[in-house]
Amino acid sequence: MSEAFTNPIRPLPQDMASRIDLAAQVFADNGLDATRIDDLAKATGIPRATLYYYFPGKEHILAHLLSLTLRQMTAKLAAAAAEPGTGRERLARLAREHLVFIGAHGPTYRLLFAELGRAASLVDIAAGVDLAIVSPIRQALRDGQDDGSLDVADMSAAAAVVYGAVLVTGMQHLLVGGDRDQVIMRGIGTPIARRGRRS
Amino acid sequence: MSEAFTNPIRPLPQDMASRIDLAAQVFADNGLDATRIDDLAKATGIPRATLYYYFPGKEHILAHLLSLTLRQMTAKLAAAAAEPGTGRERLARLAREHLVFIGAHGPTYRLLFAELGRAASLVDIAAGVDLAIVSPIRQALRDGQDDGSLDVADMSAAAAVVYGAVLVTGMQHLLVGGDRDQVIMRGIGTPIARRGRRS
DNA sequence: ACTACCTTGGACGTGTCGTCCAGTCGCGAC
DNA sequence: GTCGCGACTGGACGACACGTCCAAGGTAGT
Repeated sequence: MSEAFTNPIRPLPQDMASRIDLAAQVFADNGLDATRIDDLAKATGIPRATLYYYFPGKEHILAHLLSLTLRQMTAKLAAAAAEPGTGRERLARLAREHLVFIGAHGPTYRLLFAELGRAASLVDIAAGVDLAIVSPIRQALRDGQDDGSLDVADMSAAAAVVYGAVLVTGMQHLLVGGDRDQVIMRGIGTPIARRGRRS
Repeated sequence: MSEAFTNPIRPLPQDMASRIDLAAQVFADNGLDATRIDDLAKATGIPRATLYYYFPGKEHILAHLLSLTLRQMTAKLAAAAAEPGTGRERLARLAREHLVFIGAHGPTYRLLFAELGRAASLVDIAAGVDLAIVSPIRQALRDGQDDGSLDVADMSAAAAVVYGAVLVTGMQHLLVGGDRDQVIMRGIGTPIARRGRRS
């Protein structure tokens, strides 16, 4: 993520930094466009002129919030990936951590993807997503291949598959609830050639 | 999809119906918000006033286009699902058809998800996606369970996983290209308990 | 006290939206 | 042929949000 864009124009004072978080809810409720700067000003208690003093525009406020979330996610998943175990076990942990994170940051996470299309044009959030999510997955797959716990032909393709599986599962959780992440690791096998070991 | 929203206010004459398709490219290039009504008017050759005569606003034009695409996809996937074979084979066919469709309708498909967040608030595109994509998958899984070609514990969860896997794989294809849909059906097994049969 | 930066209210110009309406056109009815 | 009606369209309009600008008031360091 290029700092020039994901961060405010000027160093954000502490009291602003904490209050700007309140904007997340507004964005989450309304989406990027339906959110007016005045709404953000009202929600955060930071006057409009001050917001413009620190940010070039509302997309940048959103980008700032998203990059914060992304940074948290990167840390969480990196930690999950760092723990010992086979590649397969680490992959499972990653999936679970990821789902937990989605559950914990529901609105922001949804926003991350709902608005990714446009926000990404200002910020390379896509790169951040790759760094935070896909690359740990890829690494776990690679390790699993090496230590024999997984059998992966094409790392990138497999990583995309895993990512998609977790992402959509997480999104579904956000909407309906329920807990069923076992499917991801358990797979859809033939009844005979089952290979247990879930989550 | 509730017809009241996904369709224009009035029956759209033939010549309009064909020309409105040209709006897809504009939307695809700029996204929903960056697209101005005047751009659409210019691109389609339909005057602004006439666009408003038929549609309440630009979101509805987009929704109209998306629902067309969705309808095509429903047909394609339904056809794929209708062909004979085990549940497992049908599932593979669905995945492949889906990827083919993504490849064929790249820009529109990307739009479908980029703008789904907002468009969905006006139109129940989410329901359309479910009808077109998830529900055939679910059915194939169910059939596979019944005929013994698959082993699925939770249909809905598994369907979400399959959907996510295909979706993200397709999106990746849109961005980088390449052909690697085998992963989806082949799975990420242990080297020993392989169960062949790909795509 | 002076200087430099932070902070804010409020006015402003700009662009797009969606509405409105009056006028034109094509066509079937009489 | 001309009347009536709905389709269609150009152009003007008011509303609203954006982002800019500035001047006044604070605050802090020297």
